[in-house]
Amino acid sequence: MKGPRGTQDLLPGVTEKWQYVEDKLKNLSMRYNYQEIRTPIFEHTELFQRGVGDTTDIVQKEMYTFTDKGDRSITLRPEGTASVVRSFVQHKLFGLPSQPTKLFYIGPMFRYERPQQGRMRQFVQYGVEALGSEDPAIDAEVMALALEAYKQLGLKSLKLVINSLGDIDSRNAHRQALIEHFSSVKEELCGDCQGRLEKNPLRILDCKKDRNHPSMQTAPSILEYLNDYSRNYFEQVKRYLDVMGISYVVDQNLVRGLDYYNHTAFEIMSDAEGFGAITTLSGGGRYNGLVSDLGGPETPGIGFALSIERLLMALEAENISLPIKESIDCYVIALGEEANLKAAAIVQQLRQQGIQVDKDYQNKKMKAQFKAADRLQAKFVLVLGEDELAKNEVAVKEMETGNQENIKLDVLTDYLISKL
RNA sequence: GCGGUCGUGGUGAAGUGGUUAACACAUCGGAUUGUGGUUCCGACAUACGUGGGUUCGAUCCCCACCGGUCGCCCCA
Repeated sequence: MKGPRGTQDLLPGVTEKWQYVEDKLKNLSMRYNYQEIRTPIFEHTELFQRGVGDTTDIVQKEMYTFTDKGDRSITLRPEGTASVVRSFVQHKLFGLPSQPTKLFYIGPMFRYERPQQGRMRQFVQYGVEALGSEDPAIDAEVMALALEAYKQLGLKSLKLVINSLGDIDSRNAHRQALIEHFSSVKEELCGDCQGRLEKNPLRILDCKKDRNHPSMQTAPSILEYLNDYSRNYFEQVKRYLDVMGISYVVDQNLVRGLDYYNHTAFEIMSDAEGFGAITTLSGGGRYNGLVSDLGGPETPGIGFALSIERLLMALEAENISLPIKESIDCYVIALGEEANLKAAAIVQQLRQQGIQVDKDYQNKKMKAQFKAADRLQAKFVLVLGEDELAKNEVAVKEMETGNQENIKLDVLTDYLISKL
């Protein structure tokens, strides 16, 4: 038996890394005052069709959709924002006194795709959403948080790429201009781009094959199509980033794959070697129309999401090891039946005092028990044989130094606590 | 969804159309009858992804499927 394609089991040895990273992310959220929200991992299919966009690849070909026993169309969530916004609307969080509403989430997402390293069918995203503010400062805050998520773990090869998609009208005007511009040379473009022309003309601009086609140089830029408000908003966002000491690159070709984005769009990429086709660590942007699209009041929003899998890949690419505790406080070695009984009692007592302790459960000989203790990197080994038993004490050996002394059982806990 | 490539014990990794499928690491035992990490010796292992086909005979050749991986599409 194997697990389904594109899924993975996280086993001891790596779950520790996940716990560490998740813990850091939760702490980071608190520092920026984002509170956790937990939404279901499945939703009505319609939510994603309306929220993410009916024409997007995610909705058209990547959703895990099924009909439940009540004949409802259900979809395993492919991303987090739609659910968070749905919940925001359903529970009328816009009515709470403290606005904007700043939320974070962490959990599995599902997309039916051809798996590759860094691209699972079930993967885990951490993301934040700030709803109810159209202040460029909060755009900058979200980007700052996104970068800090990586920096606090020691990552260095990071690049923040930003763009403005403008409002809906600017976007559509630009799109139309692109279609007209490239239509005249359609036959000269690669097959992919011919398909992109109607579907997503913006993507033509960063095609790897047609990069040197002369029409690229003269293609209309989104920035020319921004109206005054959009242009000014983008300028303000950049000013905030500057003031906060955050460096970035403007890429007019940056496109996001979900329909709900407008104005600010950004991605964080890794420069590290050996990252292959996957270079985007996280992405996000503003979605001012989404809340009202999903039945709420006109409410601006911005957010971003990162994948834990890719974050861990980036750590590996930069050779960063996380400070994970691998040792155990104490290991009890018992010799003989009587000693084993007593050992169980001692183990129980020490654990109740908060000391991390384990013992042998395979009837191993002393030498093998010592090896087990070594493997666990036990700081102290307690040896309990007939001699010790008779004297109501236990031999305590500090493994690093090899020093050993006999300790009376009634002061054992205090002794260990003072040493640990 | 498209194209390339790969799939041998717990792990890494040889190899062959034909009797017992190397080797290394790990594991276990012994040298050392109650004290670990080294060394030496020995032992163990549900191993040729699955299903068909070709063949007297397939781990090896062919096909399909499954899974990994790389690239494309797209994305986190």
